[in-house]
Amino acid sequence: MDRKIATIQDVARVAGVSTATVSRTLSKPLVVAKATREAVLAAVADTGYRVNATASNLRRQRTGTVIVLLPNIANSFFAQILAGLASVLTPAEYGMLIADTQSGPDADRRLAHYLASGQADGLVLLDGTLSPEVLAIPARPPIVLACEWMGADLPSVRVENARGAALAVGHLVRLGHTRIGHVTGPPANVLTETRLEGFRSALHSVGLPLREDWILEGDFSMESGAAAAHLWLASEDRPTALFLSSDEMAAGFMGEVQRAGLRVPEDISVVGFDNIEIARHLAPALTTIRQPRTVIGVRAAELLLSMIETGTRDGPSEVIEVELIPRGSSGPPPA
Amino acid sequence: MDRKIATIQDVARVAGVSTATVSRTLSKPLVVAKATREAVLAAVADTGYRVNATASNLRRQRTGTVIVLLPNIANSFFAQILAGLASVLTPAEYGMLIADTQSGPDADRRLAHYLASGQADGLVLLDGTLSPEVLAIPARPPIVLACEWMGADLPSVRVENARGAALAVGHLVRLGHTRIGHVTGPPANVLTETRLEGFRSALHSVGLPLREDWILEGDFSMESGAAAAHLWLASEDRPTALFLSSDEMAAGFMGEVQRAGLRVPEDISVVGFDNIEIARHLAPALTTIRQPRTVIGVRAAELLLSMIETGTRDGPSEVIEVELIPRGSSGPPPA
DNA sequence: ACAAAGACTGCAATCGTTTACAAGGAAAAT
DNA sequence: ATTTTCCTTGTAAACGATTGCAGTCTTTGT
Repeated sequence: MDRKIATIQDVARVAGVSTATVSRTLSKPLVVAKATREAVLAAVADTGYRVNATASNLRRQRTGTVIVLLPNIANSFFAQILAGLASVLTPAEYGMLIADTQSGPDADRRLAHYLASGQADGLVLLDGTLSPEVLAIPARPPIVLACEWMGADLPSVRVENARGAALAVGHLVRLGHTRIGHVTGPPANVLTETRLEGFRSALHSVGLPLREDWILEGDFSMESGAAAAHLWLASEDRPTALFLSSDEMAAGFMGEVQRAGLRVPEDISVVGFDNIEIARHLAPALTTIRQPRTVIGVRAAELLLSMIETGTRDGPSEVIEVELIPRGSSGPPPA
Repeated sequence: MDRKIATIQDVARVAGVSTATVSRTLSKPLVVAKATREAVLAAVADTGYRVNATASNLRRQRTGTVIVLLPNIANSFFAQILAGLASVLTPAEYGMLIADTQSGPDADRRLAHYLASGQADGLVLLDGTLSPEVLAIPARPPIVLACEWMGADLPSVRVENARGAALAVGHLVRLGHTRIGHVTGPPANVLTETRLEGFRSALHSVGLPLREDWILEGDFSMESGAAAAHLWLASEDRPTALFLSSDEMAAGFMGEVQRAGLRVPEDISVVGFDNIEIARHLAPALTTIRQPRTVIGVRAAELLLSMIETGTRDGPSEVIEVELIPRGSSGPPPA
């Protein structure tokens, strides 16, 4: 019996109805008579029938797939957004096609390719470094941004990045710091820009001078945080507090500083961004700006699904709040 | 022109050939005459044609999808295996359907469902806690395990877990430790078992006694590592070294111990398992057992693809080597 | 010069669903 | 009793690609 998978034909035969009726029973049960419906459902149970998604998609001119474009799955930050996306998309019977923009050679081309080929019903972009021009494709599917993106006005789910930076600065100022530095993300990145801008204007609004030599370039990685630590250790005229644009950098920074024999926060206060899981388990625990990553994914998925259903290419943009989480890595400046 | 996506019909018309020839040009270019081929390719370029994967899949009775069943995407460990899988599957034009066994209610049923419904050409299991019985389905697709699994003899990609535990113990013994404890993973887990067993037999083979009260139960999370630290701090008769079944637990443990004012490795040597990225950035850097997670994903994907292509349900199993990475968190026992 | 083999190409069926359209019958309205 | 309307179901045409089979046209062999 179970040799082959049952098709809708088999169900129709067993139930003694047409395939159309079977299909209708499954998609809009309300239009078919009660007796028929029950017979069909019994036949479905009997044969173990499951609708063939491929055939259904072909007929309905959809793909049942959304593409998620991200820089790097291995990064736990994106992994958690993914988890949020999956928790919405999977129950809705959508598959996620994950495309890693870093692994391939030419991210822009790949994106254009995906858009044009109709391989997906929708797209979620987690990478802010792609150029907006590729979106100028006539019949593109709905797109949701789950990050900042300069110059594009697509529906998006954003985080209050500038405000996060301001919270960090405010916290340090309240502790008494006046010499505050910043470690940025990678140059092209939009998060980098927004947080840096937030940092700048926060300093300005409390009347502190902006020391360009206290702004170090990183790339969000722990590695670059450690590198920043070396620069900091080697410099004469150091800041007493540092706001780093990611927790990973903050962790790398703290580790290196501590290995050099200095102490956090006694010698340097450290504030990160993200509230990654390990932040509270570090010694000292890391003061940081919390951004709810799973929520970002959930919201982006919901937004995209509604756009797919209504067939629109526009949608609302949503802003997700951030929050300061003060922990042990920040304290008063050294005397 | 670009209003609608071109179909194979459009290409055929433009090139002045039949759809059959277009299809053949794209799949087996060698059988079509050079002139024809060039004409077709020109028409393809002209129309911007891209094969409709859904239609192709329907006709070829495949899905172009492999399902990856894992406990938790947000866990960076799995995320990195995913990255490995993606790096092989994406170029091969397979999509990954990610199914989170924790998010849904009934993982076993979901797995059986997927297997029976022919929703996928193959399956990668990263979760060792599913029962083997569900696999007894007649026409199931090929499956590859990317973890240990008791009692099932499916093709798999495994890691030398027991040997990893032995390496950890050997390292600590060489440093002079005789009082060595262990923090396990979650009870049901196979990794837990294998590493614990490796730990036991390693202690035995160097003639050290096994103290059951020095074996603490964890669940791989940092949280549980921190909890283990509390137990350790509170106990009278402490081990001088600890092998923890995951780096995350080790990080949680170290953080808590340090916050309590004790020092690593002067007061307690710590060895983890995994070599997660942050391991080398902690202070002190974490001694651990490296297991190449991306490689696990890559190998599993390659194995699965070859099984799909050859249509077999059996394949070789592969074992991936582990390696001890000595760092600052382990040192000689206190005097 | 004719047959056989070979190289290409086209015809048309098929994959499993969905859905517009039409038809049948029963109930309601006239 | 006849016409409308409503409700339910079936017929059959897509959706877009792949591929076995057969046909056409060269080429090669004798």
